[in-house]
Amino acid sequence: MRKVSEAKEERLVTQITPKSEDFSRWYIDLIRRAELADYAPMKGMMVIRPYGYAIWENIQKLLDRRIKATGHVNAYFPVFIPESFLRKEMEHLKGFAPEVAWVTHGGDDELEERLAVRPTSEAIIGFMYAKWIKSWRDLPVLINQWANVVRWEKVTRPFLRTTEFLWQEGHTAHETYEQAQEETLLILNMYKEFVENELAIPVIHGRKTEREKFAGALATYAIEGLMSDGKALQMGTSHNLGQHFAQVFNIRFEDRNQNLQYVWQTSWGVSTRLIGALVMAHGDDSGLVFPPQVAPIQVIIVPISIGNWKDTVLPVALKIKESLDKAGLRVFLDDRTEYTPGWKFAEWELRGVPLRLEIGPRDVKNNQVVAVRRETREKLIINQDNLEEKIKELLALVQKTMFEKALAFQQANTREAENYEEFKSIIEEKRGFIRAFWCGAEECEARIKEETMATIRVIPMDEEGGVNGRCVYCQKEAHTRAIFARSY
RNA sequence: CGGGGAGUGGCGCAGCCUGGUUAGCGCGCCUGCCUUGGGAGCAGGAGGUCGUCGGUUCAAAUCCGAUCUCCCCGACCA
Repeated sequence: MRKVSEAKEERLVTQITPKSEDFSRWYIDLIRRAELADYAPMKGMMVIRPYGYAIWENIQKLLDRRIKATGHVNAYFPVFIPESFLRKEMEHLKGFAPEVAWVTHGGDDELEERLAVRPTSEAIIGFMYAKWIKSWRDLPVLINQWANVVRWEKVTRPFLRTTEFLWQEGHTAHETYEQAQEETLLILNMYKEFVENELAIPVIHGRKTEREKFAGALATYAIEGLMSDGKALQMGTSHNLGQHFAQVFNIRFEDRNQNLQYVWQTSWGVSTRLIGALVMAHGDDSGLVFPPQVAPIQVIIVPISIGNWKDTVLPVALKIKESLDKAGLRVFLDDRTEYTPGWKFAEWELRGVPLRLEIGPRDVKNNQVVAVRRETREKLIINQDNLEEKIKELLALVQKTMFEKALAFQQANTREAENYEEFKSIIEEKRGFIRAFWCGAEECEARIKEETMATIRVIPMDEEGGVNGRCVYCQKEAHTRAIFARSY
């Protein structure tokens, strides 16, 4: 493998708004131009197009494997939830009421009772668990569902916040608080590992404050990623629900000592928002950059069409495609005659394909291919012998490099704030994560949000208690350090 | 949900203020020739009830009202 060219800095794609010029516009342009999604004719709703949906399928495949490996099984619950079920749990309902879509009619007949289109499934699942769980021998119940949910949001953006979205929601029931807590953290760590290793996005994991936690939960934990505009994005949550829903839905079991007890529950989820995170964390002015593990197409082969290329170059390109296919890689051979090679280079860069192989007459003659890495634009010449293994290694390297790049960005944009002046100037001028002491008072948290638009994203796992300092806002004694940021 | 901006062939825009033949331009698309190692060239061609509904007028893309959708900035959230 020989490097023939350094990373190119020039901007080779001009059909999207530059990222530096207008991040929001860049994001929207890119999603539509790369055909990840398109607007549907109803407010806040979108169509996930095949190229975008392929990413979701890859996410599902990689995460589902992990969910099952930890003993969970998949099931499916109804999309409608009777209003009375939601009303049973006022704290929960209050949290979701403004964004619930209601079904009032079946055909022309008005329903006796309105049905909520699920904003999340705790209520219906709680009802069913009450029927299924009788004994400690029935526990734990470890169920996950892949589903769509609807939340009538006021402000929407493709993938980040849409009226309907796809997600997985895990709902478990346990004998003890400790087991529920262990499950909550197991999943939190699974999410972190998944997002970092497969999506190549470093995240900070930690606990949400009371203000920010899920309605009805004892505690909410989350992973937070930093997007390349310096804003934070919540990328997954894991809740310890305690016995709250168990009491409301009367989910009881006879324990090992023959006492009747309420179960301890958890719920957790990640959504199609992760696709938005991929765009915002890795994309550049030339377009998308997908990590190989979830890229719809991992390798794009562009034959260089010169002279009688169909007789000389194309058969070799086809042979290489087949061998990479056989090696289990997602490969596409772009043999379209109506586009020039240069056009194809730009197009597939915009679509974020992590690795491009160019094969021209010179390469055929020399038994080689030219490989170009999307994330560095580095150009390499690779001998065709044992190509599958070399490509696999290269893709692994791309994956690793993408994570390291994102991690370096996150670290460079995580700053300590000793006092409020510092805090404000960082938020105004640099954004990113701010690590600062917090006294624990909701008052301080609220004031900071009001004055700077920054919220506590999480209290990192290792920063809760056991540290000593002074609250960045009120200067009172603090034993907690929190991560603040402006967020999506 | 408040404040601001915008909807005109697939995409990006001009035209609107000051109503008046056939609504233009660039890119894309189609056909042909020629090309193809970083978004080629030439020639010909197709494609638009001007977001939608209503009003004013002899006449509406243009003026008025309503409505839908999108974008940006603020209050709520995977």
